[in-house]
Amino acid sequence: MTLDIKHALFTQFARIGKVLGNAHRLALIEYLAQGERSVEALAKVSGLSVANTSQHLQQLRQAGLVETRREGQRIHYRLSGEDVVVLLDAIRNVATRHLAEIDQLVDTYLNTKDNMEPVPAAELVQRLKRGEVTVLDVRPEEEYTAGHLPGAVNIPLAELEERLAALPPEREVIAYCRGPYCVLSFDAVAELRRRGYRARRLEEGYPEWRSAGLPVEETRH
Amino acid sequence: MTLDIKHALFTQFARIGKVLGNAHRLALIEYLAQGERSVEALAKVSGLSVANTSQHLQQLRQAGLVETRREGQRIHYRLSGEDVVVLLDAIRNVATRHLAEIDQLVDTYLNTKDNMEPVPAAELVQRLKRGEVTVLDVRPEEEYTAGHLPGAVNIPLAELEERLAALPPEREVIAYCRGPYCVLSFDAVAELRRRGYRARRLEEGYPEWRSAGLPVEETRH
DNA sequence: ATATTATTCAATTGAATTATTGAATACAAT
DNA sequence: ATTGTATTCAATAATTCAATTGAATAATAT
Repeated sequence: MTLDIKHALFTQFARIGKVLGNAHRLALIEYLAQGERSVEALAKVSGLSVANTSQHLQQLRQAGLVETRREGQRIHYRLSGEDVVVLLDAIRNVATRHLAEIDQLVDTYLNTKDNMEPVPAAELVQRLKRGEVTVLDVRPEEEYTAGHLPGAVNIPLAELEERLAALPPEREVIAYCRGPYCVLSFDAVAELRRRGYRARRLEEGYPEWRSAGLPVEETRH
Repeated sequence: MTLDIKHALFTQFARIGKVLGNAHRLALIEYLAQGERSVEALAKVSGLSVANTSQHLQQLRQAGLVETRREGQRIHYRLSGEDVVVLLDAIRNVATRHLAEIDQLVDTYLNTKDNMEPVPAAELVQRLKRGEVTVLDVRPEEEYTAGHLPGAVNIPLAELEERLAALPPEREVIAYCRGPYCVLSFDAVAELRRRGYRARRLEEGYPEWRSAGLPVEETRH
């Protein structure tokens, strides 16, 4: 009796879970967390066909995770709210806390690529004091504005290529994003190295930095 | 190149999502949030066969969401960490914020059952001042200890039947749990009414109460 | 009007998931 | 040893999901 309603409720919740149960859709959400994107752009970065991308996006929309806006002949998708990012982070947290495979993955990744070991927060604090490094925040602008590491430069990943000039080429760059397994900073480091920069990832993300009680800056306006 | 690793990472994250994409498993997690339970007990409350329950639980275990402990001939399952509850809440939040169906569901539920309208926080504050009502916290003891409404009695749902004596029968009972759609308080109210109590749900859950700046108590020891 | 571009729809295929059933373990009690 | 109880495993059928293909919209440009 009351079980019916309860089951119906959980069935609705499960719609959210179901739609999160696919690597491509999670990747799409991650890209969308950087800002609004067209279907074509999303297809390109995710490596999926346009039709397939469109169908995944529609599932996300039916689950209420994304919304659309038409502009001329293209349709722009965006996350439907901040809480979607929170949800993705919650999954990331549980996954990294409980799935040993993830540590392995990151390990093999680090060992494959030439020394891409992340910089621990403590080390960064020291080097910041000596003014040795450029700190790069690759998260979307809104998140940067809400709070960031002291002195960090904000260049969202998508704009990195064109705004490279903002980074002095001789200084090592330490990139960070949302957490230890947020892929944005991986990509940023890869890109910077291609361009000849010395670049490494910060081991922790902004949330960890902040909750460790380390100094942060907030932009007011 | 870097896409392989990224995809592998998201595939791991998707394992979590996939396992959350089923109403029965979400219900199992909800029950487990109340504390350790045997397979048989979980099968009973969820209305599934034992074999089916067992298989769902094993999926949850493979995804790292639950852990087991053997005691004699029965195996007790428990959530593998607090972060699993956080994750479930994140899903609930997104779902209720974006899926209109859920409000409808709850509406029809409320209209079906004789006036089960929830009590808004503001109303409870007034009635608490006049000492009219018993406030009942049906969450697990640990969550109650971490913080609860002022003067609330804690009886986890599973113990409600046996500890009914703790509730004065003539006073109306206002039950609450984690959020507006946490099913624990629905069940509690249903049970109390069966026993002849006047009982209603608090519209908000503890997190909403707290973040509204209303007074809370924390148990220290 | 016609062609072009971006996106969506519909149908198909093969793979994965769910619930059910009955058999198999693993421990406990007699 | 034998029996009973709790849980898991294995096989099956029904359902659902993912990717592909080609056609259909919908706005824009010629």
